Amino acid sequence: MNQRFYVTTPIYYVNGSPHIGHAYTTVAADALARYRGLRGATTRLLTGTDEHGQKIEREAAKRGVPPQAFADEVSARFRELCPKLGVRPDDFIRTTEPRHIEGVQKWWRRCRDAGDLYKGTYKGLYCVACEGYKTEKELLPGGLCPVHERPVDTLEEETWFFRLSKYQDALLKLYADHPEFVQPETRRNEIVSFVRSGLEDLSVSRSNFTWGIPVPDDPGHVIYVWFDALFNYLTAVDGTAAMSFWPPDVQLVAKDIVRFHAVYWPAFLMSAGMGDRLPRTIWTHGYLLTGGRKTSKTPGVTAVKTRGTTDPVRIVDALGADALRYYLLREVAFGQDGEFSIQGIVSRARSELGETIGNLLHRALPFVGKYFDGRVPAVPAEALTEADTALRDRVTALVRESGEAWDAFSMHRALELTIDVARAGNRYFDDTAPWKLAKAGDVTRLGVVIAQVLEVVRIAAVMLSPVIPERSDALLHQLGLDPVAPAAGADQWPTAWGGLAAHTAVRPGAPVFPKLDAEAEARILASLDVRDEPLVSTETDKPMSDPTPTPAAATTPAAPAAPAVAETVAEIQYDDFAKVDLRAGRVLTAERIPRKDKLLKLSVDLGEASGPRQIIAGIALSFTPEALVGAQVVVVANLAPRDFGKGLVSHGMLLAAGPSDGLALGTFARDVPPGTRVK
RNA sequence: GCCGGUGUAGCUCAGUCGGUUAGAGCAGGGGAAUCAUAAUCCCAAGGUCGUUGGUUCAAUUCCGACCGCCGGUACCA
Repeated sequence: MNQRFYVTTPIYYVNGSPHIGHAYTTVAADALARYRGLRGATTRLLTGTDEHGQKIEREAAKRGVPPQAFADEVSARFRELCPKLGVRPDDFIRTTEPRHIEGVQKWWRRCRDAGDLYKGTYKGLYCVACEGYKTEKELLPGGLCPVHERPVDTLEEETWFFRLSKYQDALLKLYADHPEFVQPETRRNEIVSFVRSGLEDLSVSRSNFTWGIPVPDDPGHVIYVWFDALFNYLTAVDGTAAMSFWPPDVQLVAKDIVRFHAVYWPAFLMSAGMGDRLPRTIWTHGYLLTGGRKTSKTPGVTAVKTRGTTDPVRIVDALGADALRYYLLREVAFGQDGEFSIQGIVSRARSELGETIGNLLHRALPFVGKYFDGRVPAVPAEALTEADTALRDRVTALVRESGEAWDAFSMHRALELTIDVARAGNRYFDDTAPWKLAKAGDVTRLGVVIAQVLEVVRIAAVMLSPVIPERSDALLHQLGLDPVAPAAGADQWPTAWGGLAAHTAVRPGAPVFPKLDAEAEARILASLDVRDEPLVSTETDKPMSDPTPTPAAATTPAAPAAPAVAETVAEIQYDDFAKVDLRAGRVLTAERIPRKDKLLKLSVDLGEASGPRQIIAGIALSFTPEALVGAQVVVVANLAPRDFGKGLVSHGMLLAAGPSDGLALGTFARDVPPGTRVK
């Protein structure tokens, strides 16, 4: 096991609030650091904020504040999120700090001196309305900007280029020699195939805005974002004692920024003379998805279940950091996408932490008080029965496997095995039936059983400590033990049985994972925007749920989900429902409506002899017209026509769910002929 | 289009380097027990392992095709 462990999160772009995706990456990094610490490593966790770029410059201008002031404000929110989540970074770097600015310029010069930076002309297709470059593939047929549907200009700009093409072979060799460099494997495949397909040199400076690090010796240019941002991992430690941690053992990233980390970053480092000290692993995790369940195989659309807020601060305030941390790492396989829901947090905490682990402790403690004077009973080695040794063997094996899962970044698996430890304890408890031993007066045997169970709890608590540090210490406290205290060089992973010494005075107390009663749970869920929502019209602009994928810790957060509007819809009778004529339809044509950027004009086939209907739907923020043609939709067919002006009359309405910029269309699991009644 | 992945019980997934009864958790059902946060433990699901060809004594597990879904296909931070 490495004696030093350096883990990084991406630095977060300060153009929006922290959301659950940021929390996810940060928590994972913290848990990994704590795990390695428990195993005796000296650890270092780096996070921070990415603060340069045109977007920040503009956003600040919009608010009438200097970019630095704007960045200060948002950066502070990211910094505050850490303690809120129980995360303890060893350093928090900001790209606007002198140490970073000077560092980036130093590394820039290194690359320049290596001959890898040169001045050239960047040619691109520029949309004036977007104020940004487009790639050819993005463009609509006819070379139109996909956003504004207007022609783009070919623009040339003098910029510095990084000679990325030169590193193609070196990168391929890196991936071949060190398959662990990009993980999981599926990401490595993507990266390899991308690099294989050929690398072009990378434009790494800009001259059309100023909010960035000046290019050394060329004041007209600022260093472009990725060259600036990626080097944070190095500038944070370079020239300090912490440089002994270099290179990073693992750099966590979300899948949308793998390429920057797995291609550009090592190329930059190679160029800068750091090719022999590259990061060991770029680990990519997936997205947390929120929002409505996939409709069941039964045709028809019913209520959409909202999964609640995704604001980590609100969640922690309501449920505690440990419940959120546990859920994030337990629920989804690290590296894959997964569903995120508030109910999931509550349910995992209740059943696994409370009912399985917490309850195991609380069913054993009373015996200690009643029969052993509040002290852990002694267990003479010769008193062990087959059941006892079987328990020990089982738990010892689970501890080992769980450690292996941690080492492979499979935290979800590691936690599952941890719960299995407690399950084994519960089973042993039932099999040995200490309450019967007590009644029979077999105090000797009772002592053995209770001591074994308490030891199981102790082991589970230590195993959980990287993930739920606070609650883990609370468990240990009731066992009469001190909090987990990592020490360099000391492997404290509970591979050895017997850490709970005989005669230790236990400290029984309130449940460590108190159970919510139904009322409290309902109140908390409601406070976090969890509820069932009825059918929703696409003409309504009310945000209903948040079915948009939440980019987990991209350096650019998505706009925070608008809080769902609280509303209760009165119960109706079947007859009321039957008044609504829902029909399956198919979109034949779709087009934008000038000056109405939320509306699309659709013609929808409902199988009617009178031909397709015109429907005006407020879904343009979520769908391009092209994406809708051919789509199966659910239409409210007997809705009174509605006039949107200028002859735009809508004869019906589509069903969809979500905020106006992230709608999910109500549709069918398999094709249904147009006109089919939906009920 | 091209490249890659994926499709297993109601839900979320594991698994089979090809071989007697395909697994876990959750939800739902039955039972045991009563120490404990009405917690725990045990039992049951008769699931065409996406469809379809092929290889084989034998395929859900290998190969091909097809269908569905997801991702990648670079300068957006």
